[in-house]
Amino acid sequence: MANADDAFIRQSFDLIDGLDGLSDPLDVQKTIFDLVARCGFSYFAITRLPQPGERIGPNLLLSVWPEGWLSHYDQVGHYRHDPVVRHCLRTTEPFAWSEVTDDPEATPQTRRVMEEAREHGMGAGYCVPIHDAHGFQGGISMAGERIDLPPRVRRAVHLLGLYAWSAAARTTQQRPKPAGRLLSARERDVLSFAAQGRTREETADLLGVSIETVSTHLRNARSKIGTRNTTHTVIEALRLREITL
Amino acid sequence: MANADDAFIRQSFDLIDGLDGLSDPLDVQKTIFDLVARCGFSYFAITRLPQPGERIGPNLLLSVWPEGWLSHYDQVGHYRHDPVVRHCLRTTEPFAWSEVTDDPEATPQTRRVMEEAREHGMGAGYCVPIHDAHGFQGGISMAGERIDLPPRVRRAVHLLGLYAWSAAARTTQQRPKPAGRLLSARERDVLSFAAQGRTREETADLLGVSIETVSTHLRNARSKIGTRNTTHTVIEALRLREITL
DNA sequence: GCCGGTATCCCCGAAAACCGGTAGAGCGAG
DNA sequence: CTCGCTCTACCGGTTTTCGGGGATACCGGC
Repeated sequence: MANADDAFIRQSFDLIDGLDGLSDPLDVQKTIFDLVARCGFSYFAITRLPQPGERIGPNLLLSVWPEGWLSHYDQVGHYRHDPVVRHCLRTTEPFAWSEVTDDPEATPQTRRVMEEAREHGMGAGYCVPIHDAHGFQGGISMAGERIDLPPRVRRAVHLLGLYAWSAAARTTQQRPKPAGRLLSARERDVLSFAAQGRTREETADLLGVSIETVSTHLRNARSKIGTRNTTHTVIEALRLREITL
Repeated sequence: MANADDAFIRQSFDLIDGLDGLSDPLDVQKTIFDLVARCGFSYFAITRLPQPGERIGPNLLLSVWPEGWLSHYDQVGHYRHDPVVRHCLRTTEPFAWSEVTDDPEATPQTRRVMEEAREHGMGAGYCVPIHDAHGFQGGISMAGERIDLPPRVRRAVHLLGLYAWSAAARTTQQRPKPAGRLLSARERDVLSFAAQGRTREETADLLGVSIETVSTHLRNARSKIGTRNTTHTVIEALRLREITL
C-alpha cells in the first residue's frame, strides 16, 4: 500500500513539472482530473474568491462539478454559509470537509449546505485553500461519495493543489502583469504624506501644487492598485513596497 | 540519482508528518536543518515579516545562520532593499535567489545586499514565501555556497517549507497576546477593518454595532495614539503592533 | 506623427469622515 | 462602593474625501 502511495506521489510530482508547459486550460483540467480521480474523487473545482455579493459561477477557473449543483449553490446563496469557505479564511492547511462540519457554532444554513452537497453525490471532500500576498484568494476542492487519503497522499494533494491553482490562474486569465513599479513618483509622494496623516490640502501646499492635483494622484493610485479609499491605498502601497515609512 | 531524489522526497514527507508531534522549537530546528543540509545547504532561517521600521532580528523564528550576518543586515538596513524579500511579496512559488538578482531595475543597494551575502558564505539560496489569509507573512530561506536542486526536490522543499513554517510558528510563539496594551480590542477591530478599506458603515454592519459606535472607537483610537485621521491611525497602529495585516 | 503615461488644474454633487459633547450599562480594581 | 475604562449610542454641524466628468501640456516610444 505504501508503494502505491509513493507511486502516486511520484506521479503528482511529475504532473506538477508538466503543468508549466501547458497553455490550454482544458489540458490543465484534464490532467488534474485524471490525478484526483486516482484518489477516489469524482469531482473537483478550482475557484477564485468571489467579491462580496458576487456569485461563484463566474469565479470558477476550472471544474468537473455535478450538473446543477453550482447553479443551485449560487441561487440559494450557499456561499455565504458554506463552512468550507469559512474555514479557508482561517487556515492555510488543507482539510477534509468532515473536519469542519462539526463546527460548534454551526447554523442551520451551514448544515443545509453540507446536506445538499451530499445529495448531489458529494458526501465527502478535501479542500486546499490558496493564499497569496493579498490574502485568501480561493481554493481547490475535490469531492466524491467518500474519501480516504493516507497522510502522505494528503501532502502530495496539497502540493498538487497549489500548482494546479497557479496553472489554472495562468491559463484561464490573461492579465497584464504590472511587472515594474506600479505607481508614479508623484503618486508615491502623495501617499507618503497621506500615511503621515496629511490632508490633501496640506500635501498640496507641501508639494507646491493644487489640491485638485493631489486628488487626481490619489484617485489614479486607487484605480491602479484597485483599492477602495486612501487608507486602503496606503496600506496596499506599503505592502507592495511602493512607499516606505 | 532519481532514486536519491525519491528517497529525499520520502524523507521529507515522513518529516512533515513528524513535525506535528514536536513541541520544542529546538527539535524543529534540528529536524529541519538535518534535512536542508542534505540538499547541500549550510544555513536556513524561518522568519516573520517585520513590521515597517522593525528589524529582522526579533522576527526570526528559527535559524542556523552565519555569525554576524544578521546583525550586519539589520544595522545596514538591508531589509528594505533585499530583492529576495521584495520577490516574496509578488509570488507564492519558491524561487532561487539567482532568479531575482538579475532584476532589470536593480539598485546599487539591492546589488550590495547580494554581494555581502556572498561574502558571508551565502553565494546561493532558495526561498519559500509564506502567505496566509492576511497576505505575506514571512518565509523560509536556505543558503549555501552553491545550490543544485532537481525539480522534484524543489517541490519537496516547497512543501517542507510550508509545514516547517507552521511548526516554527506553533512552537516558538508563546504569545503574551495582550501585547497591544494601548488600544482596546474593539478599537483594534475597527482599525483592522479600516485597513482593509472598509467604511464605518460596513464595519458597523460587520461588527453588528451602530455607525456611531464605530466612529467613537475610531475617535478614541485617534486620541489615544495621537494621530490626525484614520489613515494615520492605521499606520501608527501597525507600527505599534496593535494590529496586523 | 500618434499614442500612452504623467503631471497639472478645474468643477460639482454626494458620500463619508471628523469634531465635540453627552450618556447609560457593565465590569474589574482599589 | 466609588473610580476608571470600555462599549455602546445619539446629535448637529463642519470639513474632507470620493466619483465622474472635464482640460492642457510634456515626453518618450513605436
